[in-house]
Amino acid sequence: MTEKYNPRDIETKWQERWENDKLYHSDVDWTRPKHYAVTMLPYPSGDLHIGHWFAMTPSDARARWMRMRGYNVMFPMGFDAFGLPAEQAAISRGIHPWKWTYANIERMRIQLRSMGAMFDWRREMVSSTPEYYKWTQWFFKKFYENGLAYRAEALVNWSDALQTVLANEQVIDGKDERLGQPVIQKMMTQWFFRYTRYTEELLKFDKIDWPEPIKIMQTNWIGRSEGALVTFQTETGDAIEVFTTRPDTLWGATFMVLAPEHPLVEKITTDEQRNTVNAYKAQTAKFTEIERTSEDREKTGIFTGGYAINPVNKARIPVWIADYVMITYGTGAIMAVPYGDQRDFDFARKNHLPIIAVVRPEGSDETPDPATMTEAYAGAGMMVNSGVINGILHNGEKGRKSPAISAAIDYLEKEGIGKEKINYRLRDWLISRQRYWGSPIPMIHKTDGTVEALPDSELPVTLPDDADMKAKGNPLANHAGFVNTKDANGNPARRETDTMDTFMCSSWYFLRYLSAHYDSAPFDPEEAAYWLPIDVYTGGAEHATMHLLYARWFVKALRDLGIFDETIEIMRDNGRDVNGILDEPMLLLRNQGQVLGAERQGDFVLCSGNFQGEKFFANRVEVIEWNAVPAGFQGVVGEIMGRTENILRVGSGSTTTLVEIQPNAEIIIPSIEGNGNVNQLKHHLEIQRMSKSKGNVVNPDELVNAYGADTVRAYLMFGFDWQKGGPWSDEQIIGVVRWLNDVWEIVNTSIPKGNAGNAKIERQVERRIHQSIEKVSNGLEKFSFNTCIAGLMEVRNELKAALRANGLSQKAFDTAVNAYLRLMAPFTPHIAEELWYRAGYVYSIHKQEWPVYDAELAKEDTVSLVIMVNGKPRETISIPAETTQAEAEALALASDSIKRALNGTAPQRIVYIAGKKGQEPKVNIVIPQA
RNA sequence: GGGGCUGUAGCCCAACGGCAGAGGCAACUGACUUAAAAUCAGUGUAGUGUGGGUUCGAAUCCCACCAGCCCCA
Repeated sequence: MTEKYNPRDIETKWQERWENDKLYHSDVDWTRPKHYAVTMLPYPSGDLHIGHWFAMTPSDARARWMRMRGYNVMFPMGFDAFGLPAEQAAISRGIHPWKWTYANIERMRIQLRSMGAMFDWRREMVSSTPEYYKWTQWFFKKFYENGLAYRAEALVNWSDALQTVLANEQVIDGKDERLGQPVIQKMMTQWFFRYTRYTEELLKFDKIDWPEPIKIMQTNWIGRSEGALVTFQTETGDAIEVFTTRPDTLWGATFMVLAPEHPLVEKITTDEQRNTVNAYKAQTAKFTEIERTSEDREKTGIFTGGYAINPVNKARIPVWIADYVMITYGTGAIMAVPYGDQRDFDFARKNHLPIIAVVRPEGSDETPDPATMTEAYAGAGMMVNSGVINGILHNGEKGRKSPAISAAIDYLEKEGIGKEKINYRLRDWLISRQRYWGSPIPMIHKTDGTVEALPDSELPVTLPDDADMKAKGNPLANHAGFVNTKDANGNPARRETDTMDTFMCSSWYFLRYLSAHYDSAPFDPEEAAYWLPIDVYTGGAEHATMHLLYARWFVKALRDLGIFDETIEIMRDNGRDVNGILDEPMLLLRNQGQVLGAERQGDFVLCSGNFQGEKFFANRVEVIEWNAVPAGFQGVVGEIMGRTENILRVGSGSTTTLVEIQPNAEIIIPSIEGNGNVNQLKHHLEIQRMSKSKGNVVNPDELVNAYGADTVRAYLMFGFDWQKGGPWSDEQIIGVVRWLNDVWEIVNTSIPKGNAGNAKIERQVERRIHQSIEKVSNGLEKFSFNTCIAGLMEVRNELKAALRANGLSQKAFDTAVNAYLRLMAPFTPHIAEELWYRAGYVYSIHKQEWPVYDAELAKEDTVSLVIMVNGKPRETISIPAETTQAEAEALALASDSIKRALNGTAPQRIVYIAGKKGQEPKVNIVIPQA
């Protein structure tokens, strides 16, 4: 009897051995092909989440597989360590962000090691260390020096009470989350990156293999639209530029709308309207952009009293302001064509503004009457009431593809009142954050109002560790020692107190992995030349339009600033094809889904007590079975839907009652002896994202303690579709436990001496091994980890059956085990190593080659032929694997079911479907349908 | 509000446009057991969210709707 499989005995042992042997150190080696695999780095929130395991361990399995296939694989790990939670911890618990963050990192490093992943820890980077953010600042400077970083005004969430700018997630219902005081929208000067310089290139995806949805989301996010920029003159003599995708409808523009923040509002507003306009502006500041642009909301607006001239027909049109027009989008002004745009239509109807029909719908000889129409007409048709473009067709296409739009653009350009323009929804990247825990921006403000970049020798600008985190406003701005400095000429100057958006840090971390402690440049070009670009990047799809777009922008900017020049030179020297090689940071991207919190029913309770108003005060709460309500019970009965301290929300049918549990109440929970405690009552959990506040977080450490890392790894890969995710449940984990126990037993089996084996069984095992080599390889290739594990379980079933039948010779057994352990190694690295060692093979299994698939050995001897009539299966017959198409068709026609179906007539058509990969051949006989 | 994804057996999930089933959980039957658990050997029960369309053939492709999830603003 061999000892039982006990993961605790082997996992730490091998993890230490691998680390001591530097097994996963990856170094530049131009004689071998490289593979740079990166999985999105975690934020050090305190504890590793089951979601991290779900994201990282399959990525690790794939990296290990590439390694076994002969690639020199680098798979690093680091921490995205700046950000808001650290600052919140500082404020609420008085811990310095630095301390909080590094303590969390320490803990997470240990937890990450328990995964048994092949991380090369020498390459670890932490974005909040001066060693790292020195280079974040250096990049900022490069961008600034090359016109990619600039200052401009932007709308921000401003809290007067806190004297600070807030992130969207810190604003709840228009109030700040700390004090609950009002937050307003305010224009402030902020730092931007010129994201828009690369819009056209960012729309091209031909060099990368990324999921289609991500490409679609990025394309929509960039929001390219073709149209024209048209200049209107106001009666005060100012020009207002508007962008429109429908310049053909310009003759139907009957009013203009400016964003309330538009600089011209002040000037064109007449004295009579000034008070209402100012009141409206103040009101607008209370709403966020979401609220302002929501289509459900009633469109409000105010007439400024001013007028502009429609440049195409010289009509005098009123100028309004309305909050649905955003200053940050386009030019902050629109021409309103109520005939063709629903929003403008609603607005015109409400405010009794004129509507002019400009398109006669396609296929109709009548033009709708603006007086009676009930909704805007945005479709195709012939232009009417439109001066020079009358009679030209708008075919419903966009931009120049529509003859009417094209003619309108030509006219505008000829008359000098407008020009063709491509507009993007994408705005420049606002990187300023008025917060402490981020990388400082290496700029100073001189007394003359200009700004100046610090010399490289003064980088990094470090965060002072004695800033007052609890005071109002930005802790850096309040810190005199930080703020007061000298400019290059020795004159007093003020240091920039904005810090950078953390997306800035995560836009280049994969470059820092190349040489995490290199101190003469952000990365070592020798390393970069070998490893770049990233071959496989894995992470959550929620980063589709932010991180993934920023990272692409970043690399393009670096390329054009010449930062990769030396790298590319070294690449060329080593024979790499450098054409466009660093146009994109990640060649292949795959997204995992999310593991959501499990659904759970709440306890069903009987509450005794009495009502005081709407609320029930309970002096006794008993947890019972759902159907065990005593007859005639007086009180509140139902499922606990939620709980806050001692107040329960008890649901029954569609009604919910608030039940406050009295301090001395009797709480009876059958599974717990004696008087229970409020905290022991379980409330209902929905399937939703895991979070500490919802109480549905699954702790991977507990699972590892209970089952071992290999089991947790394999279960996460097996129990879910990796690219989909799903609600957490550990019901199936027992299946993985049984699998690994079985493998342990199988490999430790001793074959009786001189056992001759059974040729048929041995052949079947060999066939199954080869089929699974293909299945597992394909699964890994396609990130379909669940089918890999399923394939490995199939082999387990085959091996068990073979051993039970005593059908394997020592040689056949050894061959099978040898290949099987190698197939398991990427998924369950510890048990594979242990069993490899016990089977007497040379250390380490992780240095072995991936088994080679042999199609001949995987082939079945006989296959079944499916005979169908009109696509419906009728009969299955067994045929030799080599049967040809003609033979198969003849066999089908000769079969009873076909003879019966044809009943002497000739088939209309015969469709032969060859037996592809694991499938049987089929013959479909098409007969005329009755 | 905009965008994206997913609906297959009681459950988790498979299925290049080709017999709806690979794997697992649960369930059931049998063996072992005084009994149960564990273990072992067996057993497949849905026609693919709904309604149309394309096709010799649709879970798969197209359209509409319903439900759920995620992201952004």
